[in-house]
Amino acid sequence: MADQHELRDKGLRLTPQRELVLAAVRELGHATPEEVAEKVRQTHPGINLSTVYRNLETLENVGLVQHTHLGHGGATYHAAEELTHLHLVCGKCGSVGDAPIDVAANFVQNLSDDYGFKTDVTHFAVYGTCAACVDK
Amino acid sequence: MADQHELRDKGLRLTPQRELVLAAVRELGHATPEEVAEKVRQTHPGINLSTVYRNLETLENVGLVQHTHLGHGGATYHAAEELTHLHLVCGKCGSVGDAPIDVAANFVQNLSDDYGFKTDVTHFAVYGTCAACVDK
DNA sequence: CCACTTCTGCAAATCTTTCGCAATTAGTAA
DNA sequence: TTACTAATTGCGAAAGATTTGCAGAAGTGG
Repeated sequence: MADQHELRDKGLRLTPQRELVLAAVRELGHATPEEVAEKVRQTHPGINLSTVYRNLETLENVGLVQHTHLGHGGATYHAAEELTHLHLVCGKCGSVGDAPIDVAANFVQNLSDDYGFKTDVTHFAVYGTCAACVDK
Repeated sequence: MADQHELRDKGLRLTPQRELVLAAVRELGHATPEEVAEKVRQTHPGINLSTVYRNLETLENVGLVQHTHLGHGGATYHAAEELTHLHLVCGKCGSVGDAPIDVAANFVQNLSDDYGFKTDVTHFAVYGTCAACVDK
C-alpha cells in the first residue's frame, strides 16, 4: 500500500485506526469527523472520537486527506485523490453538489492576475441555490 | 429610520440593543458575534452575548445583515448594504481581502448555465494564498 | 395609560474540538 | 525473536462557541 510511504517517511505509524479512518474517508466521499467515526465503528466499535480527529489531522498533514468548509460549523473531509471538484452547497435544501474545477478556471485566473491571490480551488465551497430548489 | 419598517412589519421590535447591534455591524464591516458584542459594550456595557447572537439572527432573517463563513468555526457578519465584495481568505496569514464581485461574474454565469446553480456571491469565501504570502 | 407579546439578562445546557496522561503498540535494530 | 523508543490510543476533562429555558423588563398598538 503506497500510503505507508507517505506516513512512514515522516516518522508516522500505520495503525489499524489510522487505516480505518483513511478507508472511511475514501468510502464516504464527503464526511464530517463524526460521520467518519460512525463509519469506522462499524468494524472497530471501540474507536475513540479523539482518535478520529487526530488521525484526520495527521492524514491531512501528510496530504492523503483534505478538509473543506461547507458552511455551518463542521469541516468535512475528503480523500486527496477525490478533490477534483468544487462543492456547490445549496442553502435551501442543504445538498452538496459537485462541479469540475474547470468551471472556475477563469475565475481563478482573474484573481491571480488582478490580486496576486492564488486560489486553492479544492478548499472552497460555493454557496447558492441548486437547480432543484430554483425550480420550486 | 427605514430599518424600523423592516422590523415592525414582521412584528419585531426596535430595541436599543437591536439598534446597537446593527450599528456595530455597520461600523465594523466584518465581525464575529464576539466582536460585535465588544463593540456594543463600548456604549452599552451590560449587553449580553446571547442578545447579540439572537439579534444577529433576527436581523439576518429580516435581511439587514448577512453572515459569511471564512473558514474556521465562527461566522462573520456584514451589513447587507456592504455585501458588494468577495472575501479572499489567506490560509497562511489568515488575512481577509476583498475583491469586487465582478471578478466572479464569469464563474457565476458558468455555474448557472452548466448546472442551473444560482450562486449567492455574497455568501461565499474564497480560500487560497494572498499576494504577500505568495512572495515569501 | 393598558394589555399583550416580544426582548433581555442570566445561568445552565449543548455541541464540537482539543488536551493531558498513562497504558499500548508499531517500527527498528540487534 | 526480543528488547527498546517514540508514536498512538482511550478516556476523561477542558475549552470555546452557540443555544435554550425562564422570569422579569420593556416596546407597541389601541
